[in-house]
Formats: sequence, structure tokens, C-alpha cells
Amino acid sequence: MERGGELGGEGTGRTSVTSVQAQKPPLPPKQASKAKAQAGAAEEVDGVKGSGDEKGSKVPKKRERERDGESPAVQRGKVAKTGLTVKTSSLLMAAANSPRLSSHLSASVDGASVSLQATPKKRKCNCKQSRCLKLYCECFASGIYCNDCNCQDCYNNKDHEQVRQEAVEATLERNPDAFRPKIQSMSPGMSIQDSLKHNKGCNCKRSFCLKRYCECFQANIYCSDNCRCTDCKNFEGSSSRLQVTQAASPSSRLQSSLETFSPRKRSKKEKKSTGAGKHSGGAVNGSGSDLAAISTFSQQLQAMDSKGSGGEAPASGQVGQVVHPGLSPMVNQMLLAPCMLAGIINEEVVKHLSNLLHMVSRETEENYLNGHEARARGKGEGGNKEAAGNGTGADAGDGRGMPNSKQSETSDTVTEEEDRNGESRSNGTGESHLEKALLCEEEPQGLFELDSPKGYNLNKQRSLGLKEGMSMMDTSDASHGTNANASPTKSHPSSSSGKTQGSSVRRQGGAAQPAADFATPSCGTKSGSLYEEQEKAILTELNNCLQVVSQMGRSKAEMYRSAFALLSNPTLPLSQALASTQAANNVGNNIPPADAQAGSDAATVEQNNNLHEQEVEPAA
DNA sequence: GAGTTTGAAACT
DNA sequence: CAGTTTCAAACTC
Ligand SMILES: [Zn+2]
Ligand SMILES: [Zn+2]
Ligand SMILES: [Zn+2]
Ligand SMILES: [Zn+2]
Ligand SMILES: [Zn+2]
Ligand SMILES: [Zn+2]
Repeated sequence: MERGGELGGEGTGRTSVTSVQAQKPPLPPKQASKAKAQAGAAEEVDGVKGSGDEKGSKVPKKRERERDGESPAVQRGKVAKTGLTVKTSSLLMAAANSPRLSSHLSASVDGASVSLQATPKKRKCNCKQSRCLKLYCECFASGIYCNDCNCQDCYNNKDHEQVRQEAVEATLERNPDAFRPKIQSMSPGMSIQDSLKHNKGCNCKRSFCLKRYCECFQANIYCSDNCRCTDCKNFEGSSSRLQVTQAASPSSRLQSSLETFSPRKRSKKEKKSTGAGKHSGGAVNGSGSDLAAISTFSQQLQAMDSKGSGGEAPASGQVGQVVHPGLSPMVNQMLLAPCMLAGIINEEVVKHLSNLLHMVSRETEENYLNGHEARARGKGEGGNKEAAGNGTGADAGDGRGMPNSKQSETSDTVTEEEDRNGESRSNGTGESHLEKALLCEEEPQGLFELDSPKGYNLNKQRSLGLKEGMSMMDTSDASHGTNANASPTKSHPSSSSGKTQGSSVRRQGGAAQPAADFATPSCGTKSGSLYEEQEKAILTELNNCLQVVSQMGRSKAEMYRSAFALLSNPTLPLSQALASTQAANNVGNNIPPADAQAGSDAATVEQNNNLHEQEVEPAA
């Protein structure tokens, strides 16, 4: 159901892969001139937007079909549906760390004012051979024109729209989902980090999924069962991951941590044949080869261990974004603009936030005190630092809920390279497709009103967040049973999971505890200082709020995107299109298959540009 | 900034 | 679909 058209797209039938010659024109990076000549000729003629099928007609499409009708649309619709409930807790700031991220939110609390500003900050590509017409190019992959990039021989711009379009089509032919967000929200009920999954998953072999080479890691999400990585350490509760993530963000400290995670250089002589690395068992031949390298790496990982509040927010990286190539870069670029948040934050909201944080602080204090009393007589408890904050101790910090699935078999400490079972999880965790589908279906509705910031009731949110008593303390998110339950399906065994609790994850040995709490420079060993708790609570709450804001912005962008699609669809009455612009509610709705080919809408869009700005600008 | 490593994308 | 090559980013020095 989901809007039928969503996937459909592609259709543009360009020929099959093989017949390249004929129409390869646009893409062939190599002999540019040559190809261009030929292609150019052919293309230019028809070039004009035409019905968008010229290509199709020209060549017999290999596979016809079109799932629903033949909406020529390329892929529309989509945009990952972010239906997450905003509870979460990871720090948004993390997003800022992601270079790929095209935008991030920065928040500062000054007295009573909170200022949010989106920093578009587009990344510059440096393509040299692809003409920025292949997915290798981040700009192209993101559906935007190159702008101020360092690329060479760039065709990803308005001046080459023609060729570019072809490239888009060719790309879509190879993979109809090429421009769709790579990361999607699976279940609105869970925390963002858990609910987001990389559609295709990664296939990392040597990075342990702890470096940005890994798309999952880069997007700040855990690897999922979609991934086919080897020796993955990017899962919830992974201490190795914590090490890395902690080292990366928090101010200075632990800077070295990251460096530690580098596999030693492997001598070039290594046989890097594909099959090589996999087996473990056997022998660690002394060749000092990959195995050796990995081994070293593993040891390093093993050495490090600690727990920490970690939690970063998944960066809605280039991937799951609002941009949509089918709509022409022009629009996408606009969608990335900061103005998307205009109007969402207003004084009232700020006041609410201010009050809210204040309350949180106070409550935390009270709870803290109560907790202490209780604990005093209660259990002595060994040294768990994390339990600290909450008297209830229920949540204990590390969330586990791990809906995301991919579990590492071993406790995360990397144990040499014990091969990956690979299948373990395949067991039908029950995750029936149907169920999955249903989950995906859900829209964010109800969480907040798009157009009226006021609609968003901070208190309400808060209550959600507090749901389990004082869960707000936990920085790591999810945890609450709520989430766990939310995802009916997976209840995995999780290594760390278990509500059984934390002990497993945390290293009992106490021995190594490197990073531990970088958060508290002053307090040192004393784990649960009141300040700490308050800070944690406040940040958590603030984060929740920011998440909401972020979501609102995204929804808004999506709404505009939809509106543009309509506007550019000649078959629909303009009035309807305009109406949609105001219908804030249906953000994620399907839009009739407007022909997405930029060719036509590029122009259209341009005009609408103004409209767009007007609508949004006001607040600014 | 040059050189290396890495894994996605493209290609065969 | 698997194996190989190409590519640009991530990372290292
Ligand atoms: Zn580029
Ligand atoms: Zn670019
Ligand atoms: Zn470019
Ligand atoms: Zn990975
Ligand atoms: Zn992954
Ligand atoms: Zn992984």
C-alpha cells in the first residue's frame, strides 16, 4: 500500500547494459570528447524534455513492466520515512561530525534562549574521472548540482543538464533505488538509532565497521541484518564502538583512541586475493599478513573497553535525506536550505524548552537525592558507575533494545577473527515481511503539528521520555521496555542485550577503563555526581527536543518536496498542487507520479522557486 | 599535500 | 551473480 508508486520509478528504460555503445554518450568518462560527439548529436536533438520517453522509445526497453502503471516518474516519492518517535536520546551533535551530512543543527542554550541554525554546509566533491555523473560523486548521488566543488570536467550542473539527465537515467537503470535514501526508518516506535537501517547494508571487510569507510558507521547507525560485513563491531553495546565514537566527538580527550584502531599496514606483498582473509581457525600463519594485521587490531580493540554513555545520533546523512534527484538538483538544493526550520522555532517554544529543562534539572536533583537515600540502605552495589543516576536503576544506561538486529556473536571484544557465522540471524526472527511492511507504513502523525510549532507540546514529549520513571537519565536511548516492546519481532538474543543487564557488556575486570568518563573531568571517580546527572538529563531532554525540531524540519522539507512534485506535474491542476503545500499533514504522502524527469521540472521548479522562498522565508 | 587504504559503484 | 576494475573518500604520515 504505501502509495503505490513509490518504488516504481525507473521506467526510463534506457537500454540494457550491454548495448552500451549506442547510447553511452553521456557517461563515458573516458574519451569524453568522442563519446560526447556521438551522443551529443543524438541526444541534443530530442533533448527537449519531450515526453520524457524519448529514450525509451529509441531503445526497446529491456524490461518493461513498471509496477504500477507506468509512471514515468523516476523514483519519487520516497524519502525515507522518518517516523520515529522522537524520544531518543542520542546527541544530535554527533551529526555535526559527519562530513557527509549536508546539514546539522547546532544548539546553544544561553540563558533562556535557544538558537538553532542549520548549516547547510555542502560537501565539495573532488571527482576527477567520473565527471560527477556517476554515483561515485557524492553530489550527483545526493541529487544536487555541484557547486563550488573541486571536481574536474564536471557535468553535474545546469549547463549539462541534458547529459546529466541521461546519466541519471542510466544510473536508475542499473539500480532503480540508486537515488533513494540509503537509510530508512524501519519502525517509528523505536529510537532513531535503532530504527534506522541501511537499505543495502555494508560489506566491510577490514574496517570493522568502525571507520567512515563503512556507510553504516558513517551514517551513525548500527549495522543491521542487511549488512554483510566481516568482523563487525558496529552494533549496539559494542565497547569498541564506544571507544571510537567517544574518541571522536567529545572535545579533545581521547583523541588517540581513534588512531589506535588502525590495522597495521599490510605489506604489499600480501596476497590479497579475495578469498584470502576469511577463514580463521587455522592457523595464523606467521606471514604477518592480513591476519596478523587484524589480529593486532583485534587486540587493540580488546584492550579497550569501557562503557560510556555514548550515543550519538544517527546522522541523517546524505543518505536518508530529503533531497530527491528525481526532482532536479535545484529543488533538492533548496530542500537542504536552512530555511526549513524557519517558523518552527519561536519564542513560545523557546520558553517551553527553557522551562522544561529547568524542570528536568530539578527533578533530577530530587531523584538523585532520593535515590541516594534508598541506595544507602539498599544494596551496596559494587562499582557500577552507570547505575548511578537513577535510583530505580531500571534502565541503567545502556540501552539495549537492539531492534536493529545484527548481533555480534561474541561479546564485542573482538576475538581474533572468528569468522562470522553469517547466518545466525537468519532464523526468521519473526520479522515477517508483512509486519515489516506495516511498520514502515506508519506515519509520524500525531507527534507534532507541522505547521504549528505550538502543536508540539513539550510536556507531552517529555512525558514520553520519562515514561519509565526516570528513564530520561539514560543517554543511550532506547532502553526502555517500551521500545523493546515496540518492535514486536526481534527479540534477539543479543549479546549485550538482555535486560539481564548490563553486566555483560561492561567489563568486570575493572582493569582497563580508559576512557570511561570523560564527561566528568572534575569529579573523577565519583561516578554519579549530581551535576553529572543533571547535565545528562538536561542534555538528554534537549536532545529530544532537537530531535523533534529536526524531524519537523525534515517533514517540512518533505512537504515542500511533495508540493513541488505536484506543481511540476502538468496533469494536475495547479490549485491542487498549491493546496498540498498547505496540507501539512500529509507529509509523506504519495504524490501522483509526476514525471520526475528533471528536464521538465527543472524549469518549472525554477519558477516556483520564489514561491517556495516566500512560504518559508517569512519567519526568517 | 602526497601516498595508502577502503569499500561502493561500475564493469566484465 | 561472482569476480575484477575503477573511483573518490577516508585515513595516514
Ligand atoms: Zn563530483
Ligand atoms: Zn560536486
Ligand atoms: Zn562536479
Ligand atoms: Zn560496515
Ligand atoms: Zn553495516
Ligand atoms: Zn558491520
